[in-house]
Amino acid sequence: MLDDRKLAVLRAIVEDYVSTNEPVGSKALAERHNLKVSPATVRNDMAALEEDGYITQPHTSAGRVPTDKGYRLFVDRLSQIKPLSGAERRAIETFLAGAVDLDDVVTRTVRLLAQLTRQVAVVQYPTLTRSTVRHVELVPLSDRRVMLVLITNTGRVEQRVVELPEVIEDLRIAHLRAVLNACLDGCGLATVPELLADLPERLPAEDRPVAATILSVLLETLVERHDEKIVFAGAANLAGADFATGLRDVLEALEEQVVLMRLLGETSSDIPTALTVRIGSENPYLHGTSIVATGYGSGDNQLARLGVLGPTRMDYPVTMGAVRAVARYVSQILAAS
Amino acid sequence: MLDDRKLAVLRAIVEDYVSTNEPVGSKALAERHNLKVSPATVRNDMAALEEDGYITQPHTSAGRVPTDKGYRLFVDRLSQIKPLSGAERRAIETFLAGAVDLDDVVTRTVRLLAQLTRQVAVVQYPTLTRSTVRHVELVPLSDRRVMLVLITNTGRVEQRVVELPEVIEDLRIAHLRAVLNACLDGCGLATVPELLADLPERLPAEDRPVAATILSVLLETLVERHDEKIVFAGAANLAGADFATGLRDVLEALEEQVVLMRLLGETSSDIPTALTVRIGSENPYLHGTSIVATGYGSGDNQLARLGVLGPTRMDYPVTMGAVRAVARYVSQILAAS
DNA sequence: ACTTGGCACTCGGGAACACAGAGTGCTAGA
DNA sequence: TCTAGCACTCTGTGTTCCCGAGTGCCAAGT
Repeated sequence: MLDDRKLAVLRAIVEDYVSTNEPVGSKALAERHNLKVSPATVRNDMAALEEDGYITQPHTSAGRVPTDKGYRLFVDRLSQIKPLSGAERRAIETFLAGAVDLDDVVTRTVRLLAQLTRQVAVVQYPTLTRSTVRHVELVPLSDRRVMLVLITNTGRVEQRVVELPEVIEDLRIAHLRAVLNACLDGCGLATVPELLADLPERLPAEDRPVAATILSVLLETLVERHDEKIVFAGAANLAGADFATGLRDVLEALEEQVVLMRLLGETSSDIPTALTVRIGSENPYLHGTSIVATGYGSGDNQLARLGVLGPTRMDYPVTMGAVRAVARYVSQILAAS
Repeated sequence: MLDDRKLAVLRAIVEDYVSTNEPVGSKALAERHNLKVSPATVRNDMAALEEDGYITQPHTSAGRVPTDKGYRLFVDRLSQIKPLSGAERRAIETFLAGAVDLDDVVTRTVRLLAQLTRQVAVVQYPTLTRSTVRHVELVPLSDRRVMLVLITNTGRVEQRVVELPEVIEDLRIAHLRAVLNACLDGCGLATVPELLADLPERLPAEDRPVAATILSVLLETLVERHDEKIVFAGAANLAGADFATGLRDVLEALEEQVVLMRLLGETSSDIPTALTVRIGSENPYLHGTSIVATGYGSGDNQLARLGVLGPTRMDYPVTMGAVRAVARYVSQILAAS
């Protein structure tokens, strides 16, 4: 049904359309890519491709434009991910290596990705659930308040002020801290709730109310931050592009953490480091936009996702190359620290 | 030169133009605002106003549009800041009260302001320089690494991993921590450098290399974060508006911390809680946009600035009311915690 | 059975044009 | 000093026309 030449025609249409942003006609196509056949033949193939829903024409007597289905076939079978140039790779490496803390890593990553792809980049903060506890700290602030600080192996720090039910001297706080650390140090965050379940019983009765208060805040912190923070950059790159769904909707989605999270997608596939490409209407909310995303994190320890968002008419091979490369580098950086 | 009626005409022009986004003509103006005079008279006044540069016409035989100078006069002398409704105030209060930590306060504030004004809101994180040290914490991570955590009275937490020049046991770390806290607790951040100047000399010789390393990182943290973080929200509100300078430039400025900082402006005036309004070409970088900003923070303790950015054609009275109100509430919240 | 050249057809987009309407400036009179 | 009237100048819109790119189809060629 779809012989090699038809596929070549489809590929040529996608490439031309992406680079020119104009519907591509049979004549120009036969010339620019040396297909060795006449425009008429190309027309026949185009008719077949249109029949099958891979391309469409905006109106009669206009050239053809790929449909979502056409882009899908292109991405799946007709294109190869384009690796970055050496210069680009070195630039990434040095730029990311300069980061001083986790916040900085994420900020740099998202900017880098936006600049590299000239699209909007989106990066999810590393998820807590897969991290482990490196240290729990209790800092007395006044006689009825302590600050709870939770440090994870990814360098993330969570802090909360806890109002205590009773006045408590520093020594007892110190003791509680020691117990907590003995109990949790190095454990996965997901296991914290069960590890803490019987903790109050192992404490002297007088400490239990205070401990209960602190523990509840600690657990709350874990739960609340489960839905992780997401940041984006490169919104300026949207200025030129035209979206089916309107620029306003895209900008709104970008500021809505929940929507953005859905768009990035869960690590659905078995191989979380595989690139996910969602094209146009394949997207849950924002039809008319495409998303190229992947998980990042070191080896078996997947941390979170990152990717870019752009118009359906996007240079997929290049974008995929950039996303993959950045994900790898940031994984390295995080693993090293 | 500018009698009362001319001023009334200018006010009417600004109000009409802001609400309709169309050049306003003499006839419509004489009708809608009961000026008790004929269109012809209005025309004469308009001619005078145009002569003085307060208004302009896009082309012959079109209505008039305020110039930057016209808006300036309007803001300075012709308008009153419009207070928020009771419902809005209650909404603000409950929304801000729900914040759990400093990040949350800032995030909520910026979103709130964006929604209230239907413009882009910008909020600078509270500056460190004016805060005081609440606690310094040193957490051993491994035998040659400690995490330095700095907690300020505004609830801000800064952390850094420090690589030590030699292996050091926990006891000495604990001692150093005690010394640091004794030295710094409650002190203003600005005074930290001088307070620490002679600290190494007061320590046993063996501890000095380690102390020096830690101190240098601590000082670095203070300096680096002096230029504070800035966040924005409500970019979607830009979608409708048209900017003289192009949407792209505005979006780029929003993502550039430094530019944004300049736009918000330093607390230039003597009264930092006064509203600053910069109109169109009065802005340093982004001509064609207006900015309404103010300092926030409790009483004499100014923390940082917040404001909104929008097209020159903006409802200044309402915007100013919203900015002022939000600044007050967030100041309250921060003072309470 | 494909491929190719030819040909009629369709439709969008630009140029030329007319025209209604809004708004102005000016002048003369109240 | 204000007002009414009037001629003038624009923009924006709707109409028409036409060019050209691009198509679909058909018949002939390989």
